[in-house]
Amino acid sequence: MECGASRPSTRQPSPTDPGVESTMLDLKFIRNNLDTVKAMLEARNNRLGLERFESLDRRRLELLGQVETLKNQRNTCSDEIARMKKAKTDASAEIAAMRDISRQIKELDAEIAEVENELYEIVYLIPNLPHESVPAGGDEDDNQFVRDWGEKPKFDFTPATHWDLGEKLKILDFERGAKITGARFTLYRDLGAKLERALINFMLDLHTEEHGYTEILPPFIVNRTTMTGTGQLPKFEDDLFKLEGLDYFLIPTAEVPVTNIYQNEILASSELPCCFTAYTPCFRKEAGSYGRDTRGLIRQHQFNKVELVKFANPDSSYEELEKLLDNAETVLKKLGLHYRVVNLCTGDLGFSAAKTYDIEVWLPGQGVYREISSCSNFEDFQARRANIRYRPKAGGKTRFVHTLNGSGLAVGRTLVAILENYQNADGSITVPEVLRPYLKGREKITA
RNA sequence: GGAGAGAUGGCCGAGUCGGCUGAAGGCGCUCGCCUGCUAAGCGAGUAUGUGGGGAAACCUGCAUCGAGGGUUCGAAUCCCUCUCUCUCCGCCA
Repeated sequence: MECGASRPSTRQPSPTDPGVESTMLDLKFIRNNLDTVKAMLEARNNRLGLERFESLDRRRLELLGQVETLKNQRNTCSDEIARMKKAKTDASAEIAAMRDISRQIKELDAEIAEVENELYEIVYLIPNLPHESVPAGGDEDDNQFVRDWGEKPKFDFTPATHWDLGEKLKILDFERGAKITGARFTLYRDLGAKLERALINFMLDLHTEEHGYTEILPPFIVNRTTMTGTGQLPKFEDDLFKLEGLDYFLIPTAEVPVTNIYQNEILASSELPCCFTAYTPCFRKEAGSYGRDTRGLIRQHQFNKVELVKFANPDSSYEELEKLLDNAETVLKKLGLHYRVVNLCTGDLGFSAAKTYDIEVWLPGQGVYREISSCSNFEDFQARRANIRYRPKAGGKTRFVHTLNGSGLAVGRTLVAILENYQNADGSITVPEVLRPYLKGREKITA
């Protein structure tokens, strides 16, 4: 399924610039819907106040009006001077008057730049507006159950955790991972490494061959503009690994480089929806999660993920979200893993998302459902920041695309689910059938 | 790392000694005409953002020729810095 877009222009935004100045975030919308935005912030438990926004916004419009009048004078007068010069008339009086106008313009422009900088600092911290189908709620307890699939497996013994299984089978080595780097880093060994690799290939093959996605292998390090485009920056810099001495970051998810593929581009409407899948490692500081999920593979600073990303027509983006969710669920179905789907409530919704479904897989060793995929529609939130547009019809006005993405799936957590769900009484693991071709036909992992 | 060349609208590509160039020309696209269909041909239209007027068609202010700064009454055009792309040399998986 070709998702070839118009050739990217050679023009590149500088990594040091905010990158979005050209396309303003929707000041007008915020201005005209202040109450809605305020209510939304409250529903999201976001304490950002908008008083400063209001005064800055007013000030900006005021200054803009002044400076545009002056610039209009400058332009007309400049033409006049040109004409006079051509006619060999003396223009020194006009030139002298222009000198003063130019000085005023310069001062006003500087003040506007100051106001805009502060204004955008605020605007970039405003999260997306939740879709109407998102349930109201304070935290994850208010998430809405959507459906489940399969059943919890029955064991005639007490199922072990994946960290016990993995260590006994010598396929996961937590101690040496910690020795090499530190906490939350794990060494995979032998069939552990092979199983992880098999899962990556299985998922990529499924999405490219059966679901119509185009495979991408993106850079794992991105610049600030890219991180800002998808919404990780400026608010969540503390969660990211930043490269020393450079304004580059390790990606926390493939969503970041893949969504930014079309940063500052205009797509043809015939190219939509445009679907990409990418395997990447993901790097997260997990700041603020001290003491949580310290055992096992669940919460790592580095983990593997196969991501699904879509660029969609705004009119059909919610249908695309359902399809994307179904594509992610298919991975679990084929692996025979019981899961449930929840619709995140307003309080649990991520910063950039308008709507998110989480898929939670059953982990019998721990007796809990754990998030293994998160599928979101960002509507035009990221598209505005990254300036990704499309042309509805040739010649028509450009519009922002809708961007979507979801894990398809988190690979480490999938491996966890396989260990815990496919364990046998003797501590061995039965390999799910769909993975056997990827493991040279092997049916069992034994010590 | 060293040397050089370049960056203009959806794409390609002109912009002379700074002044009706927001930008020639071509391609593509849209609409209309023509043809039995297709192709070709003819005519018209076709950058983006933001503000104002209008029911709308449309009219109109400002900004934008990689980014930022400077010179100037006036900058796509001159100067500086940065980013990216390309070529050559070196190094390297």
